[in-house]
Amino acid sequence: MVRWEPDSRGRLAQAAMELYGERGFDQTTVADIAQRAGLTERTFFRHFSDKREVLFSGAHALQDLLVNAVVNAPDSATPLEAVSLSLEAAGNLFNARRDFSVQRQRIIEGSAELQERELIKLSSLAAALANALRQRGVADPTAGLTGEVAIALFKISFGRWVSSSEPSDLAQVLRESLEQLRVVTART
Amino acid sequence: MVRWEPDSRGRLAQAAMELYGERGFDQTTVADIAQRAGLTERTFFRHFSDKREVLFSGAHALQDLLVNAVVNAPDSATPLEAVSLSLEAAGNLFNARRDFSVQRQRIIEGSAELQERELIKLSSLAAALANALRQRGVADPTAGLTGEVAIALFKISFGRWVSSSEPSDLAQVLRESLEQLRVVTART
DNA sequence: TTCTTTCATGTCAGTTACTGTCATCACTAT
DNA sequence: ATAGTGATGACAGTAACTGACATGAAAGAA
Repeated sequence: MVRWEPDSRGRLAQAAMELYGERGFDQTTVADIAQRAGLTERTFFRHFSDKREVLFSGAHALQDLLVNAVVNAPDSATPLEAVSLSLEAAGNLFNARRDFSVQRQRIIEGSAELQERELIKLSSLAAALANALRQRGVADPTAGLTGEVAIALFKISFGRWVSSSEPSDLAQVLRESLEQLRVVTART
Repeated sequence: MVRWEPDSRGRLAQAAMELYGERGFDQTTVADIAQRAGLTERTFFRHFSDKREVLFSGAHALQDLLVNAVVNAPDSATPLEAVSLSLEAAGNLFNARRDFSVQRQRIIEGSAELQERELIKLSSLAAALANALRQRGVADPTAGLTGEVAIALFKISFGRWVSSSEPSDLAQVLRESLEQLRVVTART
């Protein structure tokens, strides 16, 4: 006789996503989530450091992907090219989960708290990208600046990709944004 | 006979800054702040929407300054030039309060919660800059992208300015960062 | 003056996100 | 068998907020 149903974490994550989608993040209590998952509040906090983290547990994998792509970019790539290639690689990952991404973004847009968490995760990605560039021998301030610019590109592109009515290719949107950036920064 | 000492809000803000500086943001309770200011917790929340907001109440003025500078930039300025001029104007304001800025930044760096709030304020600034550019007739996605890039420039420059040992001119650091950005994005 | 209204603050009870601590008991290794 | 191990429950506690109502000096109206 099993003492507990399996995959507590997964059940909590699913219950949370459902409730955030149904009534919004702010109108959902951790007690609600735990109850729907058939667990207690305390157990929720054993699996997720806080109520928001449910939506961001994938960030670590994304960071690894981005960092690896930068480190492994061809030696001939400039810093900006390296991070762009990295973002495009991540883009393909998002393409495969567009519906989930759209739903997740809808939830985040409905809560300032969640937006804050999203921004600090992106900021952490910028720092990780800058570090990866330094591993490639890129000096500061170029490394830091390129990391920030990469995240700016990602934010703009992701926003356009998520809100576009026709399903598009995130990698393609990223390339277009990079082109736009080059136009914007070109000397007159 | 006066019923209350004057300037409750100012006393709360000062008590909060002192305590955040002395023991850190996380180790300070709102009850502590209220007590040092000779008021109650409830009154703190009447003046500041939350414990973090004490450090960010100046953001509104900064936004107005930036937006006005963009709107009033010469017609001949490109979008990036317009936001750069705007940032430099803000830079002069920070130059006059360098000690305060350094102290404030030290406090923010000690707390993830405060970093989150800082990032959402910067994100709001990016959106406001983008809107100001649209008022100048700049179309999307250029407006949005330029707003994000401006904030990226500001973050990098501000970080360098705050951590530099010799007092420097933030506007000058901003110009150097812009030059770096142009190098980074130049076609090879 | 006297009466009334305003308004900043106090008081207090309540909700909710989190944390620390200890108990439980199926499962696992010895 | 016996002794852990580890995931979960139970429960008390802290602290950030919020809503509702009370208070009384100050400002204005009568």
